Amino acid sequence: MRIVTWNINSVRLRIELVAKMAKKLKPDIICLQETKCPNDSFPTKSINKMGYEHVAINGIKGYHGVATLSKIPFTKTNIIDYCGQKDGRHIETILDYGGAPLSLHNFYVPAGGDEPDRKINEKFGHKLDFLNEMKRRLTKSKQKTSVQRILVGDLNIAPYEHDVWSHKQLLKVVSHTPQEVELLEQVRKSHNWVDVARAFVPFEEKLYSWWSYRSKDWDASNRGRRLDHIWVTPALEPQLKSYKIMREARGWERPSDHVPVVLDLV
DNA sequence: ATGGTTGTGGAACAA
Repeated sequence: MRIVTWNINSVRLRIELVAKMAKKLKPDIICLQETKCPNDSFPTKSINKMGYEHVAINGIKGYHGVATLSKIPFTKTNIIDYCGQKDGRHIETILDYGGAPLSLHNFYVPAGGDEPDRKINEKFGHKLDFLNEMKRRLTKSKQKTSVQRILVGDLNIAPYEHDVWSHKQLLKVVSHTPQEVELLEQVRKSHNWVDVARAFVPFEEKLYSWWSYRSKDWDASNRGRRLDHIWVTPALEPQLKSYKIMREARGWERPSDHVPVVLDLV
């Protein structure tokens, strides 16, 4: 089974890029973030034509928004509002995998603004609150150990030294500050989640899934960050087959600033 | 330290 996560930065503007990726990678499930599309305007028909009959969406007008597209039917869909805000940052779908339920969480964590200090930047406070709520909720569901779980999405944090182009220069830049990194690690450890990227690629190796629009030549300067993640619970570790970041998609016409991240399970 | 770009929606805000 192949799962792709991708911050598409407007699903309507880039529906052709979704089709292009789907044609090349043929994933069974696609998790999108930043769809920037209200539910009643979601391009469900186009998605169906690509072979994804099952569509779960949590969108709002203008900003944020997540969607999970699947060839495999969902047995259940859950939407949780974090920080008491209906801002389209989470959707959980449950499906059958290997004769047992598989819970798939699709997240879009707040970016957190520019200043890494909640006293002067409430967006950063929101990001920290969101992560704390993730930790609380994911820990709460820990009892049901029989359920296989995958968590994907744009978590807007690059946790490790080689998840950014310059650890030293980004220590005070939101997405790589010690406070966020520590909190994300707490979230990950709360459920013994396995960071799939680092299960396949050594920690010393640079790994990015996002390159800013603001650089002259993203490819040459290569100042990226690994903001997009795939985590699995230990129950799924034996099923891990391969992991890949589709870097080429950053060079497509009118690209998203994020690229697809791919997991293959046996 | 600053400025650099893109999206939505038609100004200002989010990233």
